[in-house]
Amino acid sequence: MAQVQSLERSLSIMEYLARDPAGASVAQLSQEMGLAKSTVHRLLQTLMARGYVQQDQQYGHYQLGVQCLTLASHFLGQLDIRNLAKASLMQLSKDSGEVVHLCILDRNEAVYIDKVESQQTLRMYSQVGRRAMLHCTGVGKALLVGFDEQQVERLIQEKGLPRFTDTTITEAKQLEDEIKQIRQQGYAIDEQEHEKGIRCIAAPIFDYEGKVSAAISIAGPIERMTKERVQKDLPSVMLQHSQLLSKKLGYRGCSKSTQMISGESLR
Amino acid sequence: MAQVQSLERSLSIMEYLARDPAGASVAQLSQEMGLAKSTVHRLLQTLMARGYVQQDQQYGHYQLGVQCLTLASHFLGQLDIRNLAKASLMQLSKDSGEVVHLCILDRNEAVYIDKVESQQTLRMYSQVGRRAMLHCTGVGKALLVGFDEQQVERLIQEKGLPRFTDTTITEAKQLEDEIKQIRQQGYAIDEQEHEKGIRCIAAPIFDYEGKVSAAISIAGPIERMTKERVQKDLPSVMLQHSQLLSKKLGYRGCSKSTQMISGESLR
DNA sequence: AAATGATGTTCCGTATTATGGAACGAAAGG
DNA sequence: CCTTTCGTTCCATAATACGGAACATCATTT
Repeated sequence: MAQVQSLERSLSIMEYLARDPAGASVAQLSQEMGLAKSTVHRLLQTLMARGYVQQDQQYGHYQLGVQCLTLASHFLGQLDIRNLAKASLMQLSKDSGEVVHLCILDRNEAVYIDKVESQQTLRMYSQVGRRAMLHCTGVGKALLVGFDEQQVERLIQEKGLPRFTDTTITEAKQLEDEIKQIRQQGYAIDEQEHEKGIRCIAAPIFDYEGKVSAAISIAGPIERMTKERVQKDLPSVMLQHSQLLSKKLGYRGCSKSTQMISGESLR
Repeated sequence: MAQVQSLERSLSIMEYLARDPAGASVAQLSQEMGLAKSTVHRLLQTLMARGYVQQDQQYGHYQLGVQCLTLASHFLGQLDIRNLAKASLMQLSKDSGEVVHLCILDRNEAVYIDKVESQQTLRMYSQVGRRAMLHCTGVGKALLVGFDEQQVERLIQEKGLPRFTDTTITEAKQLEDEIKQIRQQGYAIDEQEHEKGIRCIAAPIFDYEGKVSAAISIAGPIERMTKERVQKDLPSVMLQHSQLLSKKLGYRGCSKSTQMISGESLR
């Protein structure tokens, strides 16, 4: 419960700078956060001395610095799941020709921690480090497999179920049912629920405790990702890899909150 | 000059955690940094409450958290050069079939800020956010084009010229000459100078002020990246893209510290 | 099973350290 | 040229971060 004020303020400053790509001025920050200019200035100086913040060369605005990236790179390096999954991601990308993503759960959001680009020129916009809501994305729904009813309820309370397209799930009941189905079949389909024109198939990965530790997905434009393909063709390869990865994490089958499906193990 | 102690300490903690992928304990941190356990604990609590640090679920070790990645993602988003260069990177990757990188300079090191993977199975290990030394890498030497003699001298004093392979440049004079040549021809070749078996070609990108603002490279195993190919075939495409990007940044030709070469502009 | 040691966590009095106001300089805008 | 806004520096104040000690938790040893 004990918190360090100056550190909290510094983090808030960085998060504020993250919001605005153009950066912010001392005055703007001090106003926005209700702090004295001198306080903001001092914190910025310290952050800048270490490279976590830098000053725009033309306008003098303060913005995030390179050290943020360095930390993130080490964070990614320490994620075992990322190394484990790399080969599968490459394989899936090669087989499907579409973008493949790896996500983990953080604070009721999906966070992209790896991706393999499609070779096609028409591509989805995405980026490692980006966050997405759970109810409207393939990876999100796959991650929801690990939630019990209470957790889903809390999620809805906290974030709501905002509509993005006409197929977005916006009812609690609907989401509950969807999760049950995904749990049964082992994969999730995002039917243009977040972005019109993008269809996606995703699957959860379980760890040795039976907890959902990540999710993988294949996504692409509906012209190539046809209903046919997503429902008939892709589920098997998707399950192949999600089960392989779960196995690598020590997953041995059922667990309290999860029933796994048929699917023989592979090679 | 005025620095905030608690913030500095917090950053040091995070940097220490970055060093060890397994994370660290309170005791270890407090010993290593000469702080009271309670102090370290308090800082960690604050960092953890915000998601910049997390506790290993099995062993309780503290390690970097997801928020680091989120910040980095925003940092990358604010880099204009990255968006500008994306198309060129894709094109270069497609044409060459090898890994393509985009780097910027930070504190006398090259920092990878983007890459496009090769489709070949045999691939170099690299990662966005990673750092590399300047004297022994293609991108590094390309970035050095923007250094004057004093800066090179300071670089050598600060970092030295450590040898990685038998072709690594380890003499100041040799480096100076190399830089001059690169400046003339507009591109740099890394002849297995950092990693045995990897050959690479790189080129600097200039901004509207004539300053070097980034570097791009194509790298791959010597079996595919033959001397022939790197010296005859790739320079032209490399220059094409580096000049295009420089143009996009408002570069209009020569400037005090730089002589540009022939090369007509393109479409 | 009891004891030892090492670690993580909480509490609290102290004074170090972060704070914000004011004053100064510099730059921008009218 | 004057006015305003912003960035930076200085300083007295007290709020806040600090570290020691006590407590809790766990693992290992005897």
